[in-house]
Formats: sequence, C-alpha cells, structure tokens
Amino acid sequence: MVSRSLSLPLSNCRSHQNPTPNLNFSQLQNAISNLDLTSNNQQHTRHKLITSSILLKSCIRSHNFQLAKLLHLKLTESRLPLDSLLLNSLITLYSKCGEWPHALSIFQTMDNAKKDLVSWSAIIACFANNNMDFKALLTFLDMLQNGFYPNEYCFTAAIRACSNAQFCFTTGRAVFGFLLKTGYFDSHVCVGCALIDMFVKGGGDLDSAYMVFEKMRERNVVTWTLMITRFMQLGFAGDAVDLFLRMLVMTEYVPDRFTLTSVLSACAEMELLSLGKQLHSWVIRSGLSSDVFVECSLVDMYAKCGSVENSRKVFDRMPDRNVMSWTALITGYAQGSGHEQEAIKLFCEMMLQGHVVPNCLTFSGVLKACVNLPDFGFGEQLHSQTIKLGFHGVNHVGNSLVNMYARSGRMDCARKIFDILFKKNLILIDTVAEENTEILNSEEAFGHEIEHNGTGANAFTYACLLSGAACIGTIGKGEQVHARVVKSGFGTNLLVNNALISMYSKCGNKEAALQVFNDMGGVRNVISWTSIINGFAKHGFATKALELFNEMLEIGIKPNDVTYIAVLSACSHVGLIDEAWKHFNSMRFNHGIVPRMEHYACMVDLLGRSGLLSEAIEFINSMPFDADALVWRTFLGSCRVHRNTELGEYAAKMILEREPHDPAAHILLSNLYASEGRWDDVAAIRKNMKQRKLVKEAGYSWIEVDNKVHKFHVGDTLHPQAQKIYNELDELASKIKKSGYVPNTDFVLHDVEDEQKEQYLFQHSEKIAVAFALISTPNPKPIRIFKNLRVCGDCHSAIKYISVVTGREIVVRDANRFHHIKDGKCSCNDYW
DNA sequence: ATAGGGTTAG
Repeated sequence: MVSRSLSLPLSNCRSHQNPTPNLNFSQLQNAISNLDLTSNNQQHTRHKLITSSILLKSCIRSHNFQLAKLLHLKLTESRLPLDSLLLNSLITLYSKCGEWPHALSIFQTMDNAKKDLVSWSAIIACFANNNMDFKALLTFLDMLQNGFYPNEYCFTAAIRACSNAQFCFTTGRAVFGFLLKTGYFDSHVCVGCALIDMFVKGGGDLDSAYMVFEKMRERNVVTWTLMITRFMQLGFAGDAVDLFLRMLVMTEYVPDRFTLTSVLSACAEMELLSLGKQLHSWVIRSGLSSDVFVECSLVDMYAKCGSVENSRKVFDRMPDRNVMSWTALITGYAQGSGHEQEAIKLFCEMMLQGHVVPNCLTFSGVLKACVNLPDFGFGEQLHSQTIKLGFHGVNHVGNSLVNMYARSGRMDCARKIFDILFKKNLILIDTVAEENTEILNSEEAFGHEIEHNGTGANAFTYACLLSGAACIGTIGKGEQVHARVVKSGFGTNLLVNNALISMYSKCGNKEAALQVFNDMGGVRNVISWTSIINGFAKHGFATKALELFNEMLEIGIKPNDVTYIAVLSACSHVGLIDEAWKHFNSMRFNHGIVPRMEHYACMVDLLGRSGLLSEAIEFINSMPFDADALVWRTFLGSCRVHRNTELGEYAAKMILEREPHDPAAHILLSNLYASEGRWDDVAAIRKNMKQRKLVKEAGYSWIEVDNKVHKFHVGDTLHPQAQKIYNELDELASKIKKSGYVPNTDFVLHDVEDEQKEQYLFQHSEKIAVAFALISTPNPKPIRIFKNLRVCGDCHSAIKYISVVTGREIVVRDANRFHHIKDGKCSCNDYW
C-alpha cells in the first residue's frame, strides 16, 4: 500500500536528453531535395548510397515516412544499384508505416545472395508488427533452412510473433526455452521486453512476465516502463505504482513521458490524489506539460480522484486540445456522479466549436452521462448521431448504448443494439477464423491481403459482448460468446474470464460462474475474486461468499473497496450482523480502505433489515459525512418491511430534501401508507406526483426463451400466447391455494375490495413470466426470470409454492439480488 | 542496417 503522505525522491532525478538530436522536418526535406543522385564513377556511387542510407534512417526514426518515400522514389529513378544496407532500411520503412506489401516485394526481389541476417530479421519484424504472426514464424523457419543463425534482433522479432494466444503457449515457450539454454535470453534488453509482452499479450500471464523482468541482467527506463504499463493495463494498478516507486528508489532512471502517462493512469485507478499531485509537479518541472498524452492522463487522474475542478484547470491550460483531451474531461464529468449535466454541456460546447470531431470514445463517455437522465430525448439524439457517423456498431459505443437503454429500463432497444453487436462480431470472428485456416492450408502463404489491421475480435470485444449479455440477462447469447472465447483461444485471458464470471453471475447461473473461476487456476486478480464473491453474495449464498473472501485474504490478494461492498452486502443479505461489523472495521484498520457512502448504506441495510431501526438511525447520524438519498432510501425500505410508519415518513422526508424529484421516494412512501390502509395519504401523494409530473418507473419482468427475450408488464395481454398464459396462471392459482398459499393483498396498492385485490395480484409481471416459462420450456431446466424493480412480496411467496407444485427451480433476478427458489425455499431466506 | 514503452471507454 502506498503511503498517502509519501514524498517522492523525484528531485534526485536528472534528465538525460538524447545526445544526438535528430534532423527536423525541413532539414530532412532540404537534404533530400538537394540530393543529386547522378553519378559517373564507383567511388561517387558508394558515397551517394551512404548519404541516402543515413537520410533514410533519419526519416524513419523521426517518423517522416512521406519524406522517406520521396527518397525511395528518387533512388528508384536514379537506377543506382541499391545495396543491402539501403534495401534493408526500405523494408523497415514500409514495415513501420504499415505498407507491408511494399516491404515484402522489396524482400522478394532481392537477390538471395544479397539477403543477409538483417534482411531476414527486418521482414520477420515486418510480419510480426503487422499482425501476421503466422507468416512471421514461417519466415523464421525459412530463414533457418537457408542456413542463417538468428541473433538477438532476429529473436526479438520472432518472439513478438509469438505474442498471441495461439502461439504463446506452444512456439513461444519453445523459443523461450531455447533462449534460456543458449544464453540468448540475456543478450539484449529488447529480448526481455519482447518476452514480457509475449507472456502478457499471449495469455495475460503477468507472473511469467514479471519473472522475466526480475531475471533480466540489464534493464533500462523502457523495460521498467513496459513492466509498469503492463501491470497497469491488466488491472494491477497497485503493483504498477509499487514498481514505479522501486524504480525511483533503486535506479537512476528518470521517468519520462511514457512512464508518467502510465503511472498517472495507475493513480487514477487507485485514486491516489496526493501521489498524482506530486507527479503533476514533476510533469511541470520537467517540461512535459506540452505532451498531450501526459496531460490527458492528468485530466483523467484528477477526475477519477474526485477532483473535477483540477481536471478542468489542467484542461483549460492545455496548449493543444484535441479529441482526446475533450473526451478525457467529458468522461471525467460523466464518471463522477452529480456532474452528468456538466459532461453533456461540455460535449455540446465541443460540437458547437466544431474544431474537433468526436470519436467513438467521446460517445462512450457522453452516453454514460445519459444513463440517469430523466429525459430520454438527449440520449436518443446521441444514438442517432452514432448511427449517422457509423459508430453504433462499434463495440464500445454499442455497449454504452446497451447500457444506457438497459439501465433506464428500455429492454427492447437494448436488446436490438446487443443483437447488432452480437451478429457483427460473430461474422467478424468467423471471417478471421476462416482466413486463418486459409493461410494454414495455402501453399504460398504470402501474396494476398488476408490479415489486415484491426479486424480481429480481441479480448475487449469478448468482454464487451459478455457485459452486454449480463446487462440484459440473456444467458443463451452469453453461452454462445463463451463458446467463441474458448474456440478462439481467449479462454485463458484474465479480462475475458472476469467478464465471464460476472456474466454467469448476473444471468443467474452461479455454478457456471464458479466453474470459470475455478478453471482460471492461479491467474486471478482482485477483480476475479470480487466478481465471484459478489456473485455468491447477490445469490444469497453468504457463507460461500465469505469463505471465498477468507481464502482470498489467505493467499495474499489485497481486497479493494468494491470487494468490501460485496462482502458487506453478503452479510446484509443473510443478517450476519457481527460478521459485518468485523469486516466494516477491518477494512479501514487492516487494509486502509476508507468506507464510502455505499459501505455505510450496506450497514444501514443490514441494521434496518434486522429490525434494529433505532440503531440504524444512530449509525446514520454518526457518519462522518451527510447521508445521501441512497442511504435514506435503504433505510426507508427497512421501515416498510418492519411497518414503522413514523420513521419511514422521516426517511422519506430526508430523501425528498436531497432529491426532490425522485419518484422512487414518493412511491416508497405511498407503499408504506398503502400497507397500513391509509388510502387518503396514498391519494395525496399520487396527486402531488401528478402535479410535479413525476412518473413512476413501470415494473416489468422478462425471460429469455430460445434466444428471444419476452417482456411482460402488469396485466399484459399483448403476448401472442396471452390466452394460454392466463389459463396456466388460473390453474397455478388453484393448485397453490390448495397447498397452502394465502394471497397477501398488502402488496396491492389500490383501494379496492379484497376479491378484486386478488385478481390484481395474479396480473403481476413476475407471475405472468413464470407462467409463460412453464408452458414454453421443458421440465428439468431452471427458469430464470428478470425484473427491473424489486420482486413483490406476494409474488415471492407464490413462486415458492409454484416451485413445489411444479417441481421446477425458479431463479428471479430483481433490481437488488437473486432469489433461488427450489422446493418451496428461497436462497434469500425471505429476508430481502 | 535489424529492437523495445504512452492517452480518453465499456
């Protein structure tokens, strides 16, 4: 754990500048246009070729690819006989600017006698850098057959080619073994770097990558930065920061723009504001403020650390504001709750200025701000904008749209977009698979454009699809994605596995979630553990959740704040009061995690559910900050369960003080009155809401059958099988009444006669969905129902009886948790 | 001559 008051030994660092300054653009341009390539004698020719070679190298190093191509053109026109030196540089040029077919044709037209080890290394690197791993390895073998023995540069290229899932565990490990045996492992810093990336990119194997890093004889600032960055990117921000501090203390390397970008991201992730501030001052002192990457990381860091004002200040002072800068700030506002309007304002400002064109990430960010907007209009406008710009099918944007629609209860829209994404990715994955087979079968593996940049589905694509499936609760689609994951070799990827755990959990299949978790073996991070703990907690298996939490502590994984929300909610769902207090105290004292509003809300929930209402109030009053609406809403829920109108009214008042336009508070209060039969008060609230134009969120349930989502509202008759569903409901009603079910009309919130109330009860969307599931799915299969609000108490009781009379297992996911109902018992122990 | 590290997202 990084101490928050730590002062960095940054002042000890002195900047080492590159000793040989590169030629700038105009110097290069002049030199190339003045270059006279006509020549009359051999001596002359040699000299010109050397000059060209130096210029070419300089262009490549400074990324002036256009000038380099101009020079190539002049060389071709001069008809001078180019030597290996120049030809090799040209291969590198086209490799680096992504025009690999040119590189290949230069290599192919070279005389075999002219091809030296460098030429082979360059073309292998070219394939490896342009996503043609298989061709790179074939060429490597070809080179060996031609009698060349690889050196460290050549190995570096070959190792890079092993950096994907297919090759990492086979060829990659073989190459690694060979390097260790021959002593090549230590031959060059770059070999180590390539190996680190092979393990990281090939299967998220940070342990092996770190082992390589530790065992390297020689390291430099690039090596350290690489390792720091990979820790950070794979979700180990804490280790990234630790490693960075070690670099400062143990070495004399100076963090540069690359190092700072990564460490700042890690600070953002861990909300280390004070370290972030120290880094900020280092950025200013070392003159890196003009680097747009570093500045964006600063904007992001301040926003994630909850200091949006500083974020804004950095942004306002940025000399060079591009899409990235705008997006970083917009996203910053969208993430911090309460700044959604500011995010939207900023987005509009950016559009009005018109200098900067939004990209996919910009839309991802601003769409996030729309999730909780009461008015759907702006989000819909953004949606149509993304369609116009062709972004709606892009994974991140699509996922944000799915998220926005799903969270605001518009399941139909969410599902439509999810299907577009799903179909698109299936096609993409199939195409790539086919193309790879084609390469494997083809005699001349070279030649035609098969693998091009960036089309393949990657780990993020899968994670995105899985989280979409989790949101909507379509386990069928989720399983299909899982099959693809395995087929395409992403089965060992950390990110993907974490997404799988949460998908199975959120879709109600905790066994499958556990299976994925168990199969991960040692490659798990705090997110994997938190996901599985949260899964069990939400399903009401608190003992299992807490067991897993203890196991996690034992093997030395540091829990984070989210882990504790899962742990506390596990205790809360089964009423483990002492256990909860133990963890609540331990999180601060043993792990240095300061409890947030959510943690306090968990404790209030726990106390309130157990009927300790006055303790709960006392607890709320002892909080170090003012309780927000979430805490009071939680408390109000308990008041209703324990029928304490007095405290309930007080809680509702507190909510409405904080969020006067929250329809949920009005509804909860009206439910409270209704359960006591105070119909006049109910009517008064309804009238008040009507005047304020507050709309209550309509309750509905849905279920996936044969890959199709069926959604039901209260009293729904729109389904094509409505008649059959209601017949089934009637039958169920009489069956469960015979076995002891008594309708609980407290849950009907209309002032009507008892018999009529019962009628209303049997029109609840949960019951309709269950009836539909019973007539449309085969017997042993568990039924999985989803509801946007909390499940109603009468439905809960009725479904328990239904599970007995039908012998089916019924899983209900409501807004709060899971109910596994089997043989008349529910995993929540009727405590929710 | 051939080699290696960065940003904003879900």
